[in-house]
Amino acid sequence: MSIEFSEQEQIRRQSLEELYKLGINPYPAELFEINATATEILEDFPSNTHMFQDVKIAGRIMSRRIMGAASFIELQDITGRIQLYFKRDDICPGEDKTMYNTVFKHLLDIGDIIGVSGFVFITQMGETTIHVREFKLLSKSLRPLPIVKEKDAVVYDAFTDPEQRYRQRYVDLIVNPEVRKTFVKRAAILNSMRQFLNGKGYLEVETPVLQPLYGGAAARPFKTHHNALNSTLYLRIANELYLKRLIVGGYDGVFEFAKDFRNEGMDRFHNPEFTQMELYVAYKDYEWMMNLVEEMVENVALSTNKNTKITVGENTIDFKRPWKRFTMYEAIEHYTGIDISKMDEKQLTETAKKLGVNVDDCMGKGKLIDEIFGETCEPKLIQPTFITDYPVEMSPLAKKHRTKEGLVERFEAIVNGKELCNAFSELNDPIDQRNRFEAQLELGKRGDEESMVLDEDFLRALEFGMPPTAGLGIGIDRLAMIMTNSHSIQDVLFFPQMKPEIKSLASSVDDFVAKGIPAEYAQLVMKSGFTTLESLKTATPSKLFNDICGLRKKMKLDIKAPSIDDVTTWVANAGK
RNA sequence: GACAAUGUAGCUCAGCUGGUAGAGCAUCGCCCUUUUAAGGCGGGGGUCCUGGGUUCGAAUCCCAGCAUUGUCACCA
Repeated sequence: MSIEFSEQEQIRRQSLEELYKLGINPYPAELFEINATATEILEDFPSNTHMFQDVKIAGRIMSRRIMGAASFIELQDITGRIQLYFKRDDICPGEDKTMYNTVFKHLLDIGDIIGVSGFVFITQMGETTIHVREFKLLSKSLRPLPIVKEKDAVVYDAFTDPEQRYRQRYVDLIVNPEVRKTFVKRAAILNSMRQFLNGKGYLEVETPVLQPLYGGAAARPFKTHHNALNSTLYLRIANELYLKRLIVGGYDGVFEFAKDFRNEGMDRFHNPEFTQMELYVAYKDYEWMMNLVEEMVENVALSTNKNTKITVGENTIDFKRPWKRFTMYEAIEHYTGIDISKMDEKQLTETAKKLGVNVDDCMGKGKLIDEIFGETCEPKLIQPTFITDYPVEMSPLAKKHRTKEGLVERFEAIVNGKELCNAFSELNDPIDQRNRFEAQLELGKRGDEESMVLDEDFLRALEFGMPPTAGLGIGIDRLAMIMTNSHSIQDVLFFPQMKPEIKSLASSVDDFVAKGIPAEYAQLVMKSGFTTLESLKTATPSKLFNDICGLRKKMKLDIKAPSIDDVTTWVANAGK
């Protein structure tokens, strides 16, 4: 048995061998048909004890209580946990007690997946339990699970370390049932929105993730390369410009649940890849879109939580329509008492400084207003609130306001102090759009890494004529965070981005072998503390020899002890 | 990117002003036929994140690095 395994892993691998010797396949190929689930039984049996007298159920062993010839285990399936009762003489009616004494008691472990058949009864302790007649190993688990216990709703030894939870989400999902629920809810959010939009007759579409030009948002992209085309491609930061091309093409409503990628900082609200739902509807404007967002999100709350009121951290957020509406200037005036609507750039800079907002010289008027808003208003907007009418400088894809100079027809919904969605009356004037792109190019030349690039094909599409269109982008991860009361985006993504794990040990065994040390001894050398050739050079051969022999004995390895001369040679060769 | 905290057994964590590591659960052996965060007795298990330094001696003190978490900055 190799030494790279912990004691518990070694024991499980030995169990695996013994199972094979007994003629039991620990990974059988054939299906195991079930006819009940844990929750069904727990809910229905007590009121009708004639049911479930021939149940088949499958799941993972989560705990064991063995008392000689009788045992209880807890089995976990997708619906929950149910207790199983194993009695030796029922499992093994004949003389041969191997299936109970050896297989069940010694070769099965917590974490193994089994299928059982039996009948349901209630123990003296009052717990609904399956009395097992037969069991079958469906998959042997070779790693020990974290053991989480619970009594009276108090959880003991909870598996909470975020790093392990995110890196080994499968373990998190096994031992933390509420995590599974979070992702079920996330799926319900998507379903609810999809149903809502399909119900309105809009078309769900798919557009390229790999794009020769990135556009539709202000963000830095991931860059990649296509070999056959020998050209640079970018992972999309948004799909806006593609969906609008489809509106030009004649669809009157298109939407896409889109994975977008932004090469920027990470924190509890930002993951490099995230999901947005973008929707474009022809012949509509942003006023109309506000009503749709309200209706859709209220709908999501109702279908995922059966209530428009959602508890998020310390707040209770009510998604019941209608939501509060402020123009950006009104919001700033409301929270600071200052009317900035008539101010020029200089006055805005002074106001920003007075309000303690960070400013720098390259900020234009739009950026200043946005900063003031972000600093003084956004965190205070807990209940769903629409903020409308943004400065034109910040919104190169939005249509100029029908009456207000210098503004665009744009809104964001702010919930719990954070942006939830962003929408506008889409700019469909190709001449204006070209000018706005060119203004962005200027920003780019001045060093703004997030400025948009000019998309000539998109302009060509607009030149054919796009109907007046309302567009929306709504952050699915943020919505999921709110609906599931999650503190961090990592809690609503199965596999949040992490730095790669570093594993040095396994990769360097070969280096030792290359220097003439047999593989089985190379592991012992490393276990003795010499994990690199560099360090082995400095080893004292007699000490290393002793350590290796000691380890060999300790690990009960079935290999011959090396000679002191062998070890001396290894140390000498390590330096060559 | 800045600051702070954390990194010890499979898991959750102790480990004081430096003296080469402990607990509970898990695991292994024995006992136990309705138990329940089962119980009793006994055993094993550790590169104290990594690399340097100080010291007679480092899990502990210092420096550097890595990873995670939190706050801020950047960013939707």
